[in-house]
Amino acid sequence: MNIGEVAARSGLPAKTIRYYEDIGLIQPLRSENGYRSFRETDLHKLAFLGRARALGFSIEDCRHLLTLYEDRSRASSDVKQIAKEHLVRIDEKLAELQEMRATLAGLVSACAGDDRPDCPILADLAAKS
Amino acid sequence: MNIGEVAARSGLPAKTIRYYEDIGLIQPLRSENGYRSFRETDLHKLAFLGRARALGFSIEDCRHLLTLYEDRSRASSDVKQIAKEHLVRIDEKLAELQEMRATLAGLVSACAGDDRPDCPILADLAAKS
DNA sequence: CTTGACCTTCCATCTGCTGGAACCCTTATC
DNA sequence: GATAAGGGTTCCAGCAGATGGAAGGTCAAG
Repeated sequence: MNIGEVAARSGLPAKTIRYYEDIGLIQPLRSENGYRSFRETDLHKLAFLGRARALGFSIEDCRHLLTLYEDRSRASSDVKQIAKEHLVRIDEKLAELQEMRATLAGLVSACAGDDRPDCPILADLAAKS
Repeated sequence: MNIGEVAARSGLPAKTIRYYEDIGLIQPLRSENGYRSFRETDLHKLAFLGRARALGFSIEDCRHLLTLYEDRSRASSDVKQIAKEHLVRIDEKLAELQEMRATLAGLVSACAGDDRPDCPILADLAAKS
């Protein structure tokens, strides 16, 4: 399989796939002509990576998860640990965003949004007590 | 005022303040010895930037907001427009994170997390139908 | 006069790609 | 046999938004 087909089947851009090879997440073979030659297992790994990334796992988490994925004797607790830590990070990020949202929504609704210069949004940014 | 004092009073790291000068957000004066010499207005701007960044505004948004802040004849609608667009981006990010969270929480709770290899998390990543 | 706390610049690094240039390979068509 | 389209390759630069560190200048205290 050439990179174009793998890109289509995995849903990842070819650029991203080359990048994943660069950083050692996958090791496709090479054809005589120098083209990358992907096996089904490479495709599976890429699909795995795509889904893990869509869940927000970092590249390093993905590397670790892939290792565990390939290790038939791994303990599920190892995987669960990574996932739980990631969940904590997501929750922190959510809390942060929710607070931003609340503050910003308050300011937006307090602002007349007309052609006068008075603006509670700027006032707040300028001098939060 | 030297950078150390400004850093302490604005809550921004000195590195960040230098960076903000680099990208043209502030223009502190210079003392004879080459040290940056900050006026009160520079400090105000930095505090403004710190709060805008804490609300998640991009640097370019901040640049724009600072311009409006300094323009005594701006229309509040201009400010409100930027804030509303940012609110939309926050909401999109929130929705994305909430979906990640839901999926991940489901997988985590489905995983025994013991020393056996069976793991619904890896199974899901490997072969989402 | 030296020590230590400041300050300076510049360059590298981080995350996770993405864009583009310049070039090679393959196949089909004229 | 030339050529053009549509693959593929490498390498280098750049995005946001800082942050870390090296190498060195400045200043006040002891």
